[in-house]
Amino acid sequence: MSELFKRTHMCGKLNIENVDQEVMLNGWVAKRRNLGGLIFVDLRDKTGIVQVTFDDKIPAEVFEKADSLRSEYVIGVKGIVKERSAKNMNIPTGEIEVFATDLVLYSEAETPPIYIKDDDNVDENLRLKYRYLDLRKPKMQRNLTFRHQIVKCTRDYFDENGFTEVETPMLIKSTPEGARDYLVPSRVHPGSFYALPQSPQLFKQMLMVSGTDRYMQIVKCFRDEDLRADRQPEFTQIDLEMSFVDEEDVMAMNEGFLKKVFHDVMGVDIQLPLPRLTWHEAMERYGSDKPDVRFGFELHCLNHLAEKCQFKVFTDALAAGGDVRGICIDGGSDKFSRKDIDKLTASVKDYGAKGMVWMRVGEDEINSSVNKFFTQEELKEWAAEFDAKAGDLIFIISDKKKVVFDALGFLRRDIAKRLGLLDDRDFKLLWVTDFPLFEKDDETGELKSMHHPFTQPRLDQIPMLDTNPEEVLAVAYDIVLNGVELGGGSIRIHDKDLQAKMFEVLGLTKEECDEKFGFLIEAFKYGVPPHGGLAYGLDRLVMLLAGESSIREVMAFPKNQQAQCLVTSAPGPVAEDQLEELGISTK
RNA sequence: GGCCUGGUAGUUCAGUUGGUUAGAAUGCCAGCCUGUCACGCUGGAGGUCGACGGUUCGAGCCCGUUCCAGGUCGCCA
Repeated sequence: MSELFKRTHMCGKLNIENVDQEVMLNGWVAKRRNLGGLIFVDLRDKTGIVQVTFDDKIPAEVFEKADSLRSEYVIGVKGIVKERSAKNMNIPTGEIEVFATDLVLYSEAETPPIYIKDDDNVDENLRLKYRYLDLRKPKMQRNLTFRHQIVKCTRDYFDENGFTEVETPMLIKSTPEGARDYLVPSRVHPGSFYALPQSPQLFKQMLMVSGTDRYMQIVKCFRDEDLRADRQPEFTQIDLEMSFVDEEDVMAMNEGFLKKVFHDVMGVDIQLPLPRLTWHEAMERYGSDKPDVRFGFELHCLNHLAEKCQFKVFTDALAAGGDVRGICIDGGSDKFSRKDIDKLTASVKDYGAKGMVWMRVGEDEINSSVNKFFTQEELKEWAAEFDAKAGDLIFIISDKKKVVFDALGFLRRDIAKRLGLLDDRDFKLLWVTDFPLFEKDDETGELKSMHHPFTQPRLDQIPMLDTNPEEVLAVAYDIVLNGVELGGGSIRIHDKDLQAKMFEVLGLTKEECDEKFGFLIEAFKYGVPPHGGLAYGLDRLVMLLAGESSIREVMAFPKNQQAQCLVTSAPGPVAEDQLEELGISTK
């Protein structure tokens, strides 16, 4: 074991103020430049890099030790800070260097399988397997620190506003609504299982019954679904719930939170109140319930023109209850070749669109994929609908409403991306409100909750639960940032009769309700305040503010697309006797 | 489960019409080098071309199957 050089300073914090001080530094060898009689070592810790210099004025054995240093060796250095003769203004510590007087080697290192530098572009799987090395990269350390700052800012804000952070259990009852649960077998009760929480929803509502009044928690949640760049099987929510509030109270509280986060960690002042769109308006204008409003290309409904045309594709779509809608790309005509358009057409097929009509607006005439079905006069009438001018490019899709919205919603964002219109330093927050209470299951045709069955319907629409439940709107709101759903919430039902009505509309029998949510219904018998709340995806928030395109970049040990932890090889097999003890052995 | 893209040196990649011993950069090793900071110079080691099968005189390249990875659709109350 080697002597410990007690650290006096962090590497990245040294500057011209420290000149002539004796310092002790600890860290990793980021780079070694051996010039023969002079050795430079870039020493790295989480704060940054400082140059350590070894020359022939130090004892020979120290110099020899410095000569043997290799990348990622962990060392301690004693030395004197000196102003550099040749300064490097590209790094924060570039005005000074540390002339070493002594050196201790704590541990050697094999050549790392990945580079420890920000722009490495290495295979994702290797990064995840050697995550502890990947995390040495300055950017990753910066992201972890940044995440910490957001978390601290969050706790500070809600603390200042009278919230209490309460931990809710991780081993809970499985209530298989929505996402798949991760199950944990019970040893004490063979054949019975806990579930890991998809969210603390029911517990935070019970905390409102408890009189906790304002609850928040930074909490891990688990969903056993396929992964995406912004979806991991375990992720973190900023979860909150408030008593004696309506939706305006919840939204105002959260606008204050967002303003503080943007101010404190980004130095950005956001204007309040935040813009709002109803769900219906968001779909009509952007084809998405989480619209990216950093750019235009809004959707236009063309049903009134399609009605009077003879083009069978359009008239069939209308006859089947569908829509004809389009978007217009300003000046897009010369930015997309015929080949590009073919690619775009292929990409909307992922969303169920069978095809796509395009129109290039010229000075005198319009060239389109449907020229032989329309006269120039008709085409100009269509273009006028978009206020299109020469050089614009129009795309039109006709299909079921969902397909049209999904495809055009994707297309407008994809085109904006291709045109370089998405500035990740431009933050456009907005609320989407008035979500439908229910949606229809495509396969079964049954109604199911869009949010969850405790979401309050708009009070003036309660009678419609019996007559046309599909049209009932919920007192629910999502907070959206640049096309990403940052969070969502609602005012909850606190009336047990209304709750019973909801279950009835959803087709749940009393037995099913008791089995799944009996404990909550029971709790509500004993005095429940009006309440509502919201939950943010913390990982997504940090991702967007950090300018990253995947939440893996702001999580220490994420899973790969197959939901595996490549560092520890989880999930893995377990011993047969473990299975027997848990009562789930198949032998 | 579907679709797209990819898999060649430790790493990132190139590899022409199927044709000699599969290349580059970087990293690594050795030697030289006192002001480098992407140090430089010289030399060297390093390959089951994801796997299996097929076509062929001959396959990194063509065909088939399969595995793996990323993205995406479905899915995510």
